[in-house]
Amino acid sequence: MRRSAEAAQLTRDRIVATGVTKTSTDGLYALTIGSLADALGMSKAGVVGPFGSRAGLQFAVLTKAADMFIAAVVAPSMQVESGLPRLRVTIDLWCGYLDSSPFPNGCFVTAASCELDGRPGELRNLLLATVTRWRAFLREQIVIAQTAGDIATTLDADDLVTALTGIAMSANQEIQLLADATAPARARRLMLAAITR
Amino acid sequence: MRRSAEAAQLTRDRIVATGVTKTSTDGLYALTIGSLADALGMSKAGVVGPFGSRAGLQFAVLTKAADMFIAAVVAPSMQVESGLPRLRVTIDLWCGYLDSSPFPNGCFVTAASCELDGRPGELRNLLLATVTRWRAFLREQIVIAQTAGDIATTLDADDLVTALTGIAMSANQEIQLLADATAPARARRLMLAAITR
DNA sequence: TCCTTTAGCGTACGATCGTTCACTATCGAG
DNA sequence: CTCGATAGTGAACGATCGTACGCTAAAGGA
Repeated sequence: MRRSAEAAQLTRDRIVATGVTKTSTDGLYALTIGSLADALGMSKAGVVGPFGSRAGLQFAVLTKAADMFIAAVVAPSMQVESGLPRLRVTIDLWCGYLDSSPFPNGCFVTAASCELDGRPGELRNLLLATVTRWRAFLREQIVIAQTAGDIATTLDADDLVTALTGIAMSANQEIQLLADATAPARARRLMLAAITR
Repeated sequence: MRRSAEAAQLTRDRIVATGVTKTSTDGLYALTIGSLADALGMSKAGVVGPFGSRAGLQFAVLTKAADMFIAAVVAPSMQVESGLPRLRVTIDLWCGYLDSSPFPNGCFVTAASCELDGRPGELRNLLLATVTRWRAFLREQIVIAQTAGDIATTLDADDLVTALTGIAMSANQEIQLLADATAPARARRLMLAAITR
């Protein structure tokens, strides 16, 4: 049973990975079982089986995308000390993620936020938790840096979180829609300027 | 012929208005002829007829939404002189639009940007033109204000455009996804701070 | 080696998708 | 009043949607 269970897990991962790629360009609600089955060379039943339903598949895809964001931007920053050093590393990783993300069509979380913000349900709840944790992480590093005297306490932490996430969102639009190659560097410069003011 | 043509125009407007509302929550690609027909109490053929096809309907909806954004945020600002005065009025209108927009689910343009940025076609072209004109308008007012000595020339105009649009996008997420009622006021304060630095 | 479990396939279901077409009813022009 | 134009209806089409069910084949435990 173990060997086959491992194989099933690999299949599951393959389905989710392809689903994340398709969702990145078309959105979570355009993720259809049939097109995913075609892309994978599998039957529809084989694709949806491990997840029970299309909703389960969407949930797995969003979970995976959130994990990928954390793995790309947050996790590596944990190797440097908290506060300003970690914040600076995070900004570098963040802008690198915006420039050439693991998703073909820009920031998955931002796209999901626009797609899901008006559609109550488990998908929205999962996204809300992800965004809330991400913003809390940023805020925490800012406050630690302020306590250490590395960021001016005249700046409001919530204001900085809004400014930083905003710069990222605007840069994402400049990269994905406006095809502005200078956007990632500008975003990095603006983010660093925002916290060193 | 005139009377009936007017009636046809009213029907067209009614279809587009309902389509804009539905699209605001579900997205352009979830705008379905059947559901729109149900919402309007019309037949599917009657809904899609005036637009030739679903693609034509989507185009009309996006056009209308862009017009509504311009009418809400840009047009009224034309009554004050260009440069800093017009920019300040625009910021007020912009934050008011984010707070209680004519769309039920937040900034239509931002949502469309995320939905369309990876899908080449006429819809994307229309959106790209809209966003480009909007950013050019902001930049123009900034440059005029700088020429008049009302905004420091040490600030880069493109940087300011990125910062302002970013604040708006972040505030949009805070309002729509995070249900943060303080977001509009913070956005206004941050925008004004950005240009008076 | 046999037996149970299960990963994944193939098929079928009803519903809905976008589009087309014949038709009706209404309205303005003559 | 009559007639041509047209806004909108209703039915039908092939395709695709998500889901369910029976099946096959392979794999692990006995």
